[in-house]
Amino acid sequence: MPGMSGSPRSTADDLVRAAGLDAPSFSPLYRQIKSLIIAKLQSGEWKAGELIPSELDLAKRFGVSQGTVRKAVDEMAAENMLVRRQGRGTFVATHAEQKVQYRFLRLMPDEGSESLERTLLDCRRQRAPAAIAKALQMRTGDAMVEVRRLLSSKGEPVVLDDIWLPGDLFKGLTTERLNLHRGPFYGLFETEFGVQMIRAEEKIRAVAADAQSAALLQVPVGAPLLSVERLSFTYGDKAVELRRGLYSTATHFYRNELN
Amino acid sequence: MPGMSGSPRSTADDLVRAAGLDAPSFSPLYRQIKSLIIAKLQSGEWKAGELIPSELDLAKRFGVSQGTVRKAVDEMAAENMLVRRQGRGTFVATHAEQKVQYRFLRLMPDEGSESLERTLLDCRRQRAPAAIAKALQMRTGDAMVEVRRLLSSKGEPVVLDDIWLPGDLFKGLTTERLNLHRGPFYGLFETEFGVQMIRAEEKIRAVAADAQSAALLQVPVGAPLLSVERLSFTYGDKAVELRRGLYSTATHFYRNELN
DNA sequence: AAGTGGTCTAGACCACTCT
DNA sequence: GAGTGGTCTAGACCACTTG
Repeated sequence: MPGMSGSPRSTADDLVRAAGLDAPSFSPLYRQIKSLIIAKLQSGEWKAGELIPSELDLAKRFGVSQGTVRKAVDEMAAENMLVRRQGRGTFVATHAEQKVQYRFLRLMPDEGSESLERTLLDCRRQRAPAAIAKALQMRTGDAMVEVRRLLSSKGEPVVLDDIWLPGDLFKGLTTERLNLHRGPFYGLFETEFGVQMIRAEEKIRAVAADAQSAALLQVPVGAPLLSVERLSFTYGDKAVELRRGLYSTATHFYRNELN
Repeated sequence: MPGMSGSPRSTADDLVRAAGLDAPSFSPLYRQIKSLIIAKLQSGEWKAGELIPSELDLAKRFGVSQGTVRKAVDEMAAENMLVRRQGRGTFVATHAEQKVQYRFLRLMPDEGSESLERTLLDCRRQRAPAAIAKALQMRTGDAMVEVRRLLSSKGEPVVLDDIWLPGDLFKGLTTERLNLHRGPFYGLFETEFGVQMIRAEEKIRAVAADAQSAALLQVPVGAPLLSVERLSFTYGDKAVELRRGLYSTATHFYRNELN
């Protein structure tokens, strides 16, 4: 169908409509394909860590050329939603089996590399106060899970995290289940609850340690700490986690790259 | 030359060699084209803010297809080195005439938008101490320019910056020249000294305000401040600026996006 | 109307991985 | 060897900007 610009586009439009998506119909074909792929991820048809169909296969399914699929996948790979591996195929990104664990943690040790030990301090179900409900796009008083944990490097506590999750998405989340699990929470969220964290926004401030935080992080009361407030999103820009980390930056720093 | 994969590649290789670059010869053609474009930027042949030749023009010059030039330009646009404008052309990115001023400053006000006022506190030429020389890839004792300045929002001081620059690159930099200039320093560095900041790395910590910083930022001594150490690079990964900012985060926060 | 970047296609060959 | 993503080409048309 070379030169017939109308035909393949309407085919994809039909697919978009069939999927019940309200993607803007004026968007280029490759973005519509991208939306279709995201829909597959969102529905759980292609799960975290799994191999998705080849570009040629996808092109046939969607009735477009390989180049168009390629451009859609390119964008998603650039956003870390997919991972391409030459000769093997394209995989759904995951926090679980990843080389670099803690994909969203930008804290680096001043010297050497490290492995972090996790200590679970608390896990309870609550009713969401207004501030947290608002951030998580839910109503005040809705069910919510609250987790508190510590990360330590070589026995020294470095990060104190308070984590808030929507109760409906994380129904069976208990202290035992968290303790059984190895590795980052985000891996557990994927495999046990089907919740993929794909993007986050952080607000960073310098704060003084209060009595409780100081005790847990083993620093003097009033010591300067990095406060990192993170709001994480799944597919469709749905907020699914609010996290407030207090980082002790005596032996570590928060690394960022600008361009 | 369709199908003759050897021929166009060797053409570009010749161009790379002719330009005296040691780009790895195994790299794909579009990366070699990218290197050639970067060489044009580095040499000052195409200056910040200027229009570069069209894709078709570049393709003819380099003896490759438009698609290959496109892929090179795509990468550079993704890295904010070039800016594409449909119907107009491709421009060299600039810190000077940009909508979003302070491209590298991630500090946001809690409420509303803002315009920052600049106050120059100091500008002097020094010999570089070991720590700064090392970061800027120069020798201890080499000529260095040191600048201190304050950024304020609605009269309230928010950022205290100490800036260190290699003396040889910034020969005529004086207090008067800095005071004459409107807008971010990076704009001045481009237009007056031909130094383009294209990338930076930041190390962020929480620190306690010392007496001098506290006075300048109008906070109590010991108040927690965000310490942002930024190392900026030009073309060829050459470090050309070290900056240490102290951010008061009572009414502002450092914003970051993760994916 | 002419020129630019943006999208889409089709087909070729290369580089890599696995069986 | 078969299958995958990666590169490169060539040509068409679209969307946007400017003279």
